[in-house]
Amino acid sequence: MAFRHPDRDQIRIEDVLSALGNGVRLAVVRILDAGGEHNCTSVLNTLGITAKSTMTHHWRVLRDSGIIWQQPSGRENLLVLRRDDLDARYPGLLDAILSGARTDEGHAAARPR
Amino acid sequence: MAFRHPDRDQIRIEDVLSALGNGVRLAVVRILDAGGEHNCTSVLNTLGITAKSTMTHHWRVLRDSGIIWQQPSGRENLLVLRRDDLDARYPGLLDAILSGARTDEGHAAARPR
DNA sequence: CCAACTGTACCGCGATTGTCGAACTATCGC
DNA sequence: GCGATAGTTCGACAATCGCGGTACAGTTGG
Repeated sequence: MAFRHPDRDQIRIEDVLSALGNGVRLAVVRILDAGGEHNCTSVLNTLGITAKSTMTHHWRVLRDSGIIWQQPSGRENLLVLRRDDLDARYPGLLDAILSGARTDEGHAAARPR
Repeated sequence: MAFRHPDRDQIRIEDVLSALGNGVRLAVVRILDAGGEHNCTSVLNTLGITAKSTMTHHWRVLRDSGIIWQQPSGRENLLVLRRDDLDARYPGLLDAILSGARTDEGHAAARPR
């Protein structure tokens, strides 16, 4: 299949922010950041049930905005966080977001929205 | 009028990111960060022409996500970046985003999208 | 080869978003 | 009070989003 990924210098912060301004995608990034090998279904399972076609949509958004690599390998797609590219282009951004997500989880988890 | 602003600990990073995942709102934050007193029309003028009702929408998004204070003062609304609250809750986030926006502006301005 | 498995493509749906114009409210200066 | 000014509210609109279902394509193990 071979997906189109933006080069490092084609990444735009606006796209990154709007991609991560979504709970599901932010959760995906947190999972990928935690390390380990991941394919689509493994993330999908960690998140609880979500339709595969829905996740395909989220993969595309994350991929197009330059946040993840998605590499076909056999019948799976390996998912990798583009931490080096993001850190190089936007130093401190990813760490701030990830630790921010942890902050929210900590003391603002249960609110009526 | 008196607008409803979220408390510092009610701010959610997901809202902040999706609020700033928009060029107009990101530009607004950059303007506010540059310092000085701002009301709605002054920002609107700096941005070039945009309908006032459109900006009212953006003010609400920025306000609801906890990024700005909007304080009625006479017949104007003073706009202030909530830098202290954002820095307290998400250390480094705002700086990373602002300098990231500067990065994008620098060497990725002209691309077909 | 064939069945199971991994994931995408495509279509449709309701909800949200970004934009604007028009009408309205509130305040200021005279 | 009157006109100008600042900004909101409301309604409309096209575009996009998030989600799921169904169908399809490539890979693997027996």
